Amino acid sequence: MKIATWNVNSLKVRLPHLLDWLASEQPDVVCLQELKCEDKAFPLAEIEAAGYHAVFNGQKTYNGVAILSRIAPEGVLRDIPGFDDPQKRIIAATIAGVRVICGYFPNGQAVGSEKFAYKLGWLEALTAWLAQELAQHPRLVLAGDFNVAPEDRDAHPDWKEEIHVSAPERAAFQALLGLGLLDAFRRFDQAEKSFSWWDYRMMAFRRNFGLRIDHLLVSAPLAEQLLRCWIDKAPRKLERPSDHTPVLIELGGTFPR
DNA sequence: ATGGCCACCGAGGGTGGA
Repeated sequence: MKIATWNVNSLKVRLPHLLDWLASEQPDVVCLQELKCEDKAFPLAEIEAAGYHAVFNGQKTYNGVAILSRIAPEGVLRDIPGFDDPQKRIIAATIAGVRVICGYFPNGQAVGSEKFAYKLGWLEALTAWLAQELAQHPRLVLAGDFNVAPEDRDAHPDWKEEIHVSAPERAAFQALLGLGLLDAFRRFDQAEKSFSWWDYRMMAFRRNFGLRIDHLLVSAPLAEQLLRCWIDKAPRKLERPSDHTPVLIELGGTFPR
């Protein structure tokens, strides 16, 4: 079973890339972020024609998340329960017995800003809710654009901004791990300077001036089934790409349909 | 040295992203 996460930075613009990628990579589950489209504009017909179910939580201009799956999703939940927030950043669904939580974490803009405070508050609410989700669903994956580079090796050495690498953000990431989740990427040997996002400016992709901020965190029972975790840089090389590229895991074993 | 892109909305540039 292959599960992917990809911040597409506008589903409308990236739909051709997405459809090509689904056909070539054949993932079973795909978590998408930054749809930047309302639910009524979601390209459901095209996604279904590609062989996928889709559930989504969209918003005009900003944010928006979706889960695509070959097997029909169950137990769909939108937004963090009890957290009053107009921004559409969370969707969850159970697919073949795996609880999949797709998140587009706040950017935070700058350490100390109002948006930074929102980011930390959002992370706190997410963590509290996730503890409940884990209690109900031992087989769980939290996938998405975390907007946090958890360790120094997850940011290019020349990254000078504090945002995405600050101590409070990294502490919040550790709190998620503290729930019993594992960073799938670090369960395997990986190349140095492995990143999932590169700025559109400064020829950042060519220089590999990036950050690893897109993650799949898995619960312990799922970690035992992990076969691999990798970053697929191919979509980032296309014309008019998203600034993020997909990250995937493959789980071994059989899954109920 | 500085800032360099892209998508959005909407009809100008401003906002946001990371």
